[in-house]
Amino acid sequence: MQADASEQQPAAEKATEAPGKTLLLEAALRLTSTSRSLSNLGLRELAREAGLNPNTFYRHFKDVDDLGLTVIRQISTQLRQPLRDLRREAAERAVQSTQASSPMLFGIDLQRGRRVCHETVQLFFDFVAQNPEAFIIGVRELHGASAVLRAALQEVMDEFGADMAEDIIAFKLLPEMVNPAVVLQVSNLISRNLFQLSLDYIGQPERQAAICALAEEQIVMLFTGASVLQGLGQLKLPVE
Amino acid sequence: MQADASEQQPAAEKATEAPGKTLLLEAALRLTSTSRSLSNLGLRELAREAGLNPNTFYRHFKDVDDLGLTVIRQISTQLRQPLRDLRREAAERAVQSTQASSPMLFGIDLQRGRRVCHETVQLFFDFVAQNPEAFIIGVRELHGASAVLRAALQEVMDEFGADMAEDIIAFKLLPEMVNPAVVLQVSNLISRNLFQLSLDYIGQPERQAAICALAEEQIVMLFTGASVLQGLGQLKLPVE
DNA sequence: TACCAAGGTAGACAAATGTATACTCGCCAG
DNA sequence: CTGGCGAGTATACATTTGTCTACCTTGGTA
Repeated sequence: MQADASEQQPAAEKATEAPGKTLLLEAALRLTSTSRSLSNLGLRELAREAGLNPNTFYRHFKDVDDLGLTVIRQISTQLRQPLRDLRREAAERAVQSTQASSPMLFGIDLQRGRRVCHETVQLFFDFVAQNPEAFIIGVRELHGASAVLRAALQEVMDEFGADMAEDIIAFKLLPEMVNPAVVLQVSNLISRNLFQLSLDYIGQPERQAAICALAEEQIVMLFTGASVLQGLGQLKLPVE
Repeated sequence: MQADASEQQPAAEKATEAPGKTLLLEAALRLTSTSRSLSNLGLRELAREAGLNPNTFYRHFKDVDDLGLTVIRQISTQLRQPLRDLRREAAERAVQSTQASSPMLFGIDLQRGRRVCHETVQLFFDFVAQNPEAFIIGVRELHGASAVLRAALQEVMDEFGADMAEDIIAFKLLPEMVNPAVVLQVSNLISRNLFQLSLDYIGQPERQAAICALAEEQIVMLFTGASVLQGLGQLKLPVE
């Protein structure tokens, strides 16, 4: 319960992890993103892929679920902050190139919205292409067979959605009259959807441009719909 | 290659299936919707659950993937037509109770749209509650580890989306100026999303009302967004 | 009647899996 | 120098899995 500094590395990357542990985690990424699903990786298969003795697994993990949770945590930290940064970058880039006059519609600036959206989606999918395994595992395990992993990933997804909602409000991408709860709802929907699309993006390289465009259109539609309905007082708040 | 009437039952329900085959398929539904995922069901585990000898499996299926495909086909026919019927019913019910004046907005009749949407969503989730396993398996395997099953389910989902688009056009739920391709795109998004929500609906009985409301709002938002943008000539067509 | 194929069972086998106990090696503290 | 500890290995064993071959039962048909 005391210091325990060697075990509980405070916020380091993972440089000083045992090599075996890292190897196992990497092996899990490799296997899961191709053939198997995290939920039912054999621990022997895992060790084989990592080039280690089966028992080494026990030195670092209790279960296969334990390893699964570790992978998910790793993915979460691997994606969360970068995604935020990327959104910031997109917003700034888009704002920077904003011309003078832009027609307003129900309090939403369509030109600017579209630009931000375009930039964000672009950066998002670039990021997907750089971390394919993370997204594959994320989506797969989100609906997978293991209840534990599902719950964990659900939480992660909620965080992503909340981040996005926060940014939307901060960058005033939706008219201020739109209720925060509605923003959150829209954000959740969009982020769920983007994750799904990311799998298509990875799996169908020939359609990447189309997928980007699709994502953009869907987001713009949602934003527009939310703004218009809110403007008309036609939006029911999500009931608790 | 000839008649072969006993094997290739033309369009019968499945009454004259070998009892063992039916038992195995049912067992697969039971196991998959709780613990396991279709992709990696053990064939012995399967037989055990069905109360049969392991070898009986081979009488009816070649692989586990083979069984998986059969399950998916079964699910598809189990859901597709009922879902269409349900949509027709909802549309008629809603149209029937339409009052005289309803304010139009960009060519969309908000009141009526909302009513149809409400009815449809209601019926949809009732249907989900009656066939939980089918939806669980559908969503799970759609992103699962087996490429074959994934592809098969993707196809099924596309069919659902296309059905929905067709109905939307037939019932004039979106203004006629909205491009069919856009309708299809919106339909796909909605049906994907409804399937995801169905899992929440099954898994969180205490939030069922909230989930219904959420689905409704999202659909209305999308419809509104699509109509408005199309009305403004701001919709880019999905590139091929 | 005899036959035969479909559906189901029994028993056996090699291979793979999860797990337990016991061994080795390098490192740092005392 | 030595003792302990973290990390990795070796070996072993009961269980479980996929699959093979052979047998039994039933209903229809020649």
